[in-house]
Amino acid sequence: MNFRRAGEAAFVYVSFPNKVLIIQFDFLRAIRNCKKVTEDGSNSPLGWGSGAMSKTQIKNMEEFAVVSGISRPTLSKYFNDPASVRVSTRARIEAALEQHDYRPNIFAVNQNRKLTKNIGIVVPYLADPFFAEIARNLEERCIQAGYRPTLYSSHGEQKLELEIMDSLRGLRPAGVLFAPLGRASDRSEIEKFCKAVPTVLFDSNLDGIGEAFIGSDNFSFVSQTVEYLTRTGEPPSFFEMKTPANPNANKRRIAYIQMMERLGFEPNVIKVEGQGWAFEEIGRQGALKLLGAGNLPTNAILCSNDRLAIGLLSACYQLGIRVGRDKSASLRVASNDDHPFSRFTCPSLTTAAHDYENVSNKSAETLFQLIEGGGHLPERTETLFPARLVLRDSA
Amino acid sequence: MNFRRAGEAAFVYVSFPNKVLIIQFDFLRAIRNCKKVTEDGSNSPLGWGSGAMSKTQIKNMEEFAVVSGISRPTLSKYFNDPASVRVSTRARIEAALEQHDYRPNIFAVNQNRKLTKNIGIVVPYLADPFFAEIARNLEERCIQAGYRPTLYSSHGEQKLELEIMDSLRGLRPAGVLFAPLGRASDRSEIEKFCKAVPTVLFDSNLDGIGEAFIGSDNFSFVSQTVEYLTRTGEPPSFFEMKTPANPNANKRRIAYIQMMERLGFEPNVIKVEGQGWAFEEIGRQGALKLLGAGNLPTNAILCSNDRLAIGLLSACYQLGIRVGRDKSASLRVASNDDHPFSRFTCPSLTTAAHDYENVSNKSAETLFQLIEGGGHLPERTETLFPARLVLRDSA
DNA sequence: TAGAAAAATTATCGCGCGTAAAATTTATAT
DNA sequence: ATATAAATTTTACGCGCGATAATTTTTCTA
Repeated sequence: MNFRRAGEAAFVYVSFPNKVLIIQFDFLRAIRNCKKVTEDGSNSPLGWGSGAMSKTQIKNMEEFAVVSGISRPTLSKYFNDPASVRVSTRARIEAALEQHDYRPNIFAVNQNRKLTKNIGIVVPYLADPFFAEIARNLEERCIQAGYRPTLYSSHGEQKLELEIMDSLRGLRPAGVLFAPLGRASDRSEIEKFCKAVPTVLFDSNLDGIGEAFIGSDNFSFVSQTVEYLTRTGEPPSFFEMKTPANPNANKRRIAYIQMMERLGFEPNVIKVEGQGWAFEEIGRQGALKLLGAGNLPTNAILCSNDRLAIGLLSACYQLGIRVGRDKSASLRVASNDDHPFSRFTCPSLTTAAHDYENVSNKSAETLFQLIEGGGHLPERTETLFPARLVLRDSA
Repeated sequence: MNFRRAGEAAFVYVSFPNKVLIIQFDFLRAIRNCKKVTEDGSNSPLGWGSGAMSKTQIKNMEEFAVVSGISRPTLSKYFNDPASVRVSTRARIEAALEQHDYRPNIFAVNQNRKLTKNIGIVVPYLADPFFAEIARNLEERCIQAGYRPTLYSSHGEQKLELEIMDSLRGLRPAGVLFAPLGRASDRSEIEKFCKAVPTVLFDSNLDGIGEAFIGSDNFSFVSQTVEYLTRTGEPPSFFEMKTPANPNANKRRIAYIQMMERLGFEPNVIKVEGQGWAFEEIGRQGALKLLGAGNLPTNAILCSNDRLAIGLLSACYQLGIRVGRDKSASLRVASNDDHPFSRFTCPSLTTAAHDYENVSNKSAETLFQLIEGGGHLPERTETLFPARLVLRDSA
């Protein structure tokens, strides 16, 4: 057998005795050409899985009305809101449901209801575990509250964000939880969207757009990290992207400058090149350039966000710059977000943690109020949750 | 102003002069109690955004038939398949569409069509950027092919995986791209599901279930990493979870043992404790225990997957164990997957890369064939793509 | 220009459920 | 027991579109 280094093309390989698979690998036509060997395809003819032990499969509410002995309009009321029918009839319905496992056709329901139970959840970049975690939290809340959430990611692209809004209109959602891209967003289109669909913005604010905003208090993040760094050592420089994707970055820079001045230090903002959402790589390249030159104005760096810090720490390691708070280290690094991976960086990252839990809970709760209020809140509110400083080894 | 260390509770904070937000922070009742100050809520009365410059908003296909001068059945055909009508009428329809921006009601369409254009994409753990990337790739393919993908994450929980299948049945999807949890999956329930809904499994195989499987060739991964490590230094130990979440892990262990024996070395499998999907933490704790004791049988470790390796590298750093291939290092670490973060570990991680692109492309293409074939393929195929060795600094 | 084939039109039904109004039953209070 | 309110049932219609059959129109071929 022949093993080759990465980058080379052809690769032939034979697998285990039982289930043999031969793959002829050709980067150019890999899909069309890959040969396959099959198993015995024992697939029974199509047929929807039988649910409970019902003899005859119920097709619609009419039939279920017959077998349950409840009229269809009452059943309709029940499925709309189980508490809206008398407890005795509710019991009868639920008893019948255990026998026949009927479920209303979601398409027919959505077509006819004035308001669906759909909720759209839109995040700017799902490959960022931070958003994946928030999204999961929001999903769970929505389901618990009896809604049907659908998850969308803009993946850093305006075009996708627009498509998502387009697709969302068609779903006539009861409400939308929307974390915009930020700088890359088409502001006026989002404004239009928010006027048509009850929307709560989160994570990244667009002034005046949407019925409410829930996010983190960027000043709280930066003030804590700056205060900590200055109190325990030299005041930090601020490390960020030249053209940040997110408005939070601007608020963090402003907060940094404000805090430094308040504490009587000279602010020093380091801006690195780079576009898009590959923050780690941008942070890494920027840091290599910066630290490779060797002229660092301070021995402490505060990164605008953890993903930049992850890249920066990677660069430090590569350059042999020891990071941490012990004497052997020449640089301290702190950051903001408490990214899921920040505890596994080398060294582990001191950072200001988002209050994930409260941001998502409050976002969901606000949306529910909005929906119950008929699509409008008495006033547009902005709710910011403060950060929690997490001390680890990097500073 | 008073700054406090992490963990303490109360935190009062006042923000910028213009948009003042006061947040009284109380971990126990944070949500209910947080006070808010509002902006001028200038929200125009509800109304769906006007699309193109149409005078009257078209409500349904009937009305669009009138304004476009095309009969409704023809329009129906067009929206079902634009190529199914004469080019001249197609032009007329599309001209009218630019004037009136009508779009068929998706619920009515789905209710009446025998087959919807819905596609479900199910991944086991979306907070893993690996799956987020694959999911994005699959989404894009589906959209390009004219389908409507919906993304679901089981988040490592069987209960959620079951709920997703339940919810998916109701959507009557044309097909489903399904990456099961693996060990935690309810095998028989997935089997039932796959008999009712045309499904292509990917990433994690369940023998005989689904119409096809597309994944990576685990033997190819491990054989390359083992071969590389042995050729350039000492043969590696194999580092994995005692009870892996995923069947791929078992195949990798078997491949490791097989390769070692083939090369004439004694296999050495290190199994660390831990349940669930927090692989990094499990890897870290396991490595701290293992390396803290100091009795490492080899100076090379091959991790079952990158997320374990990320935890292991973090432990090495903490313990002051230098990892890499230069002389100053005492340990070499390699792994499998090419996780998006593996290039930012310290040191950067040598790993066998998934062929993301081909796995997702082939998965999507197989599903489309399956759908066009009426829900069944002539035979159940398993397609595995080999890995590509990525040499970085850790080994 | 005739004839056949293709496409579009008209007309009508069905999908599964929401919803409204009127008639009937049931629960609660006097 | 009786009056009253509340819940339920009956009846009927509407939602927006897919699908079909029968007819008419258009287009293609010779």
